[in-house]
Amino acid sequence: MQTDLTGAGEFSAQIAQSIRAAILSGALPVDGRLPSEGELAMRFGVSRPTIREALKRLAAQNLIRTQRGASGGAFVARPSFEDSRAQLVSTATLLLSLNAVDFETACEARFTMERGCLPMVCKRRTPRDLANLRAEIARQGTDGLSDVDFCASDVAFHRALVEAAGNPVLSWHMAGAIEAMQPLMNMITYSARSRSRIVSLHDGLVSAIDAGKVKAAQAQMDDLAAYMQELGAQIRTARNATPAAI
Amino acid sequence: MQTDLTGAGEFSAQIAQSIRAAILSGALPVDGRLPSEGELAMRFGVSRPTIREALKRLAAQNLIRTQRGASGGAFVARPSFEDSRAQLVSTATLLLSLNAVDFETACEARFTMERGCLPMVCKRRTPRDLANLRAEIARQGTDGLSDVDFCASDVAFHRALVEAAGNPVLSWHMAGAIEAMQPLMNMITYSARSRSRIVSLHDGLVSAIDAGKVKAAQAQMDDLAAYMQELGAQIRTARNATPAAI
DNA sequence: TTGTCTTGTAATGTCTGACATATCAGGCAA
DNA sequence: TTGCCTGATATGTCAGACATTACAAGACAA
Repeated sequence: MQTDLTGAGEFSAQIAQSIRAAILSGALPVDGRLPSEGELAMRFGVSRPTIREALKRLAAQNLIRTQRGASGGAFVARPSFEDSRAQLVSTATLLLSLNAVDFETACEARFTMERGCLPMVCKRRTPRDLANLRAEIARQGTDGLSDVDFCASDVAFHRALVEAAGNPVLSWHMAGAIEAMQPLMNMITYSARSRSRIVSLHDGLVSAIDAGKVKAAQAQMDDLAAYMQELGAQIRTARNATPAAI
Repeated sequence: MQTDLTGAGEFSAQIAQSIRAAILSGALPVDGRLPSEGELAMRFGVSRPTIREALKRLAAQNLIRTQRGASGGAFVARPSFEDSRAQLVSTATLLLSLNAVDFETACEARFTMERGCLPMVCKRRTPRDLANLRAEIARQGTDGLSDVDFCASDVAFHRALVEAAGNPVLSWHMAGAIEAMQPLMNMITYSARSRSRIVSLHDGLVSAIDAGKVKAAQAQMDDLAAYMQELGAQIRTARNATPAAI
């Protein structure tokens, strides 16, 4: 966190990068306090608004948090799993929705990853995990559930599934893959027949997991993936029918 | 992108969130130009510095890019796979390095995901993919390679591996899992014996993939995962020996 | 008519100085 | 001792100004 700023570009970006490097290198410890804005302005030889713009950049990445008051200031933030996950989901969602990634590709990636979790899930699932999964399945069978609510429950089911692997880092990565697809999944219209089909596949999946049968679980997952692809194809045909609605 | 701002918190955060929502909802199309800072200041009823802080927050997330000049301004940016991937890696790296995630957990998550890619890799790998993989293996056998370079080549190898699945979204997610571990892997000291063991496992893995034998590839991957865990245990013992170096 | 130069203009980038507000620490009085 | 008050210090916000950049349109010369 020195005052070089030899690189090109805007000051605020350079300063943000400089502070960021200091944090990552460990020069600024977690929960450590950065110098006040005024002092940073002096050190870097710029004005306070410029420093503030740099700090806002870091705040947007959850690298620092700020506190007002006498003993306030900017502090290096330890990213919580929750915040970090939200950021991951946001990044992934943006990529999928603004970058013309087709449903097919995203769906394939997600189910490939999820399928890979099954051996661990079958080995480690606790009774509580199984109860969570069955609770979501029960909700999915509720009458009068809107498509959005059904989709949300589907996301909750799959999150509970990977949670059963008992590895928080794995859950973190998988949450990105699963939740980022929610906007795409929300475009699907879930008829009563497709819902019952999905619930049935979920049920078979949980049964296989309960019994610890990896291959059976993977087969159910493959069926589910294939069926979701089938439903996804409806989006594509619908979209092709109205090419204006890109 | 209206002028409500009824929520609590700082204006710049609220405004950033407001514009962000407008982008995600599609109200502001990709490559579309936002109003000028002055106009936004008027619309939101705040000053220009406040607007600028909000825009810097969005710029930090690669949501907008700015251009100076007469026809300049802030434009909605389509996040490229590259930028987006860098952001993912950054988030994941931060989580692993600042959140006291142990090597064991991160390693398990990464190899679980990578193992799940193997069926697709075995099905789709092109001759070019195999050549890329073998090129990295060759580099790993080079004499006089530093530990950091060896580790970098290992990362390149695994990235090439998931690339062979032919799914860019999958590659994106996997890159996050693989590259984020680089700092942790850099703490390992790779002896000549461990290098040759790793190279041998990589070689067996590529051979199995070349032959399209999924189970053999998975077995090699499992062996590799177990061996990396073994090497990782060295870190833990070394760290326990010097508990001050948290 | 064409090509180049100049000028104008609108936008971001930055600075200065000030005020508003929140929070803590310490002093002071009941 | 307890509670309130006040000052200090930090961030949050505002207002106005200047610097810098890049494009666009017009002027001028070949």
